[in-house]
Amino acid sequence: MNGFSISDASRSAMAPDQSNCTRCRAAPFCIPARTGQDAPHPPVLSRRIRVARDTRLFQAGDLVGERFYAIYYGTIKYTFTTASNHEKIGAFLMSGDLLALDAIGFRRHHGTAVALEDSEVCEIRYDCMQSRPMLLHGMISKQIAREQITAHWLRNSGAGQRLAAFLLDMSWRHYRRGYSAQRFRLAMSRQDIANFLALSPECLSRELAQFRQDGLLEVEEREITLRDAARLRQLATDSSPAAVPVHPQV
Amino acid sequence: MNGFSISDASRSAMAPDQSNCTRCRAAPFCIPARTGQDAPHPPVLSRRIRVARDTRLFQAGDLVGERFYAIYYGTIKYTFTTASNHEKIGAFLMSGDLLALDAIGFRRHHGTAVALEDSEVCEIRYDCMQSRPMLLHGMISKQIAREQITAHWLRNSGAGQRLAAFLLDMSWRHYRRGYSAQRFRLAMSRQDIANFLALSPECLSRELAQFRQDGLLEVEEREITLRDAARLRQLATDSSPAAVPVHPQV
DNA sequence: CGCCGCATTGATGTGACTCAAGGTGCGTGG
DNA sequence: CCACGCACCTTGAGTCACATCAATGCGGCG
Repeated sequence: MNGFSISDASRSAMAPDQSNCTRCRAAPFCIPARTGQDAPHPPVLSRRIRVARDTRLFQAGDLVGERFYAIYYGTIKYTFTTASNHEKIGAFLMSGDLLALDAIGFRRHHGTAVALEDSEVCEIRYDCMQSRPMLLHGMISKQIAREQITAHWLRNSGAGQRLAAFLLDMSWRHYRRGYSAQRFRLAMSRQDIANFLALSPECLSRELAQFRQDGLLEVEEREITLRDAARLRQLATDSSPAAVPVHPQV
Repeated sequence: MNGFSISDASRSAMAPDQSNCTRCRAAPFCIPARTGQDAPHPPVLSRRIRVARDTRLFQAGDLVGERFYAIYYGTIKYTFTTASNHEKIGAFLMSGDLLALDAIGFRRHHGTAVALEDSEVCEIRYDCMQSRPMLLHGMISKQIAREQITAHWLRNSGAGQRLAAFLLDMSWRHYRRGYSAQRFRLAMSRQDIANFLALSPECLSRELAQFRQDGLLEVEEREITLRDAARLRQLATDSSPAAVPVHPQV
């Protein structure tokens, strides 16, 4: 379908230089590490896996094997293929985000995970988590809430609303990870954003131009600089039947 | 906002006539009961709660209290209130469906649960589930997958597509519970459906009329009779960037 | 260079929302 | 019993937003 096909990750495992997350430099923004910070033993990660840009970590139909993943660094795109053979993007995952929690109860994966840039993910053995049920349940429950919130604002009526919400979401997620909330680089293409927001790429481009023209932000390629986050938030919130990313938690 | 306000459930607890689900008549279609059917001990339910029509089981902000619910019978509407004070429907829950799993990791509920008809829910104490982690994790993971699938087809582009997908979903869920897949009664109003599908009530009405005119189904009030499910499925699947409820599981 | 993928911009059509006006069934009270 | 009010649903006409089609500019790469 595309000019070049996406290959599978080489799955080169790195030596797990730490058996827990206490010394992990990603811990401050990693959900498993954070959730477990009150617990005596942070979760055990079995290994870290390199996933080069445009390679798959797993794809729909792969056997699950009792493990899930936390993004160490990079960006992962989680996609589903529809009955009419179209790719639909379910989520963009950044460092600390959890991947494949939805597969725990199943033998095979539902979706495909592709790296948008060179990335690394921590593989977490599900059975290692059994001994810390509260930790796992907290993570998993937050994941459900997260899905709901996203699904929520993704149903915002207007194109501008959805885009504004998306940008605020990205801003927040960068901020949470210690980066600037004003200026950040999008790891994904316009097409991917359009796909995720259920817009045509043209419409996305126009809305972005509109925002720029209104002094809400500046755009250089994939580099975004927010100029008026307050008004952006109002845009996302306002109008009639709208929702906005709340981010009360995690 | 409405002519009359929704009151809280009286929370009249029924005597838990069974301490497990083996003798529950809802077990065949109940997720906890089904998921645990291979386990030696089905999950313990602490009590069953009557929720009269138009009363709340809980609302956003309520303290959670380490429990979640499985619908015993009836229909529950799970809603969120947006920043602009509009109600958005997150899900319609039927017998066997799980409610408030998303709240386990939090102190307070995010959404509000209202009964659309006289209903009963089984209250499940979270700590009772700790001893059967596989069971709980299976349920909870399936819940995530469910959210994803729903969010998926809810982003279908066309009004007709979303409506078709919704009707097929309802049909399937009735079928799974031992009722007719062809003929079923919708527990929710047109407004609620429109809200859930992110459509105007007028548009919903028109699409429904169109379907009827095309011989896809018959409509009498809230009674739906599917006449051509195959074509309905094609409608939901076809077109460009569309998804359709798959229902491979549970 | 010339190709290709990506992003933007313009012109045009259409699908869904909005506003507004009838029905229809139901409960209430005369 | 009927009149009435009140949700709820439907139908119609007009408008706007987004998709579609098409053309152009830009950058990387063979």
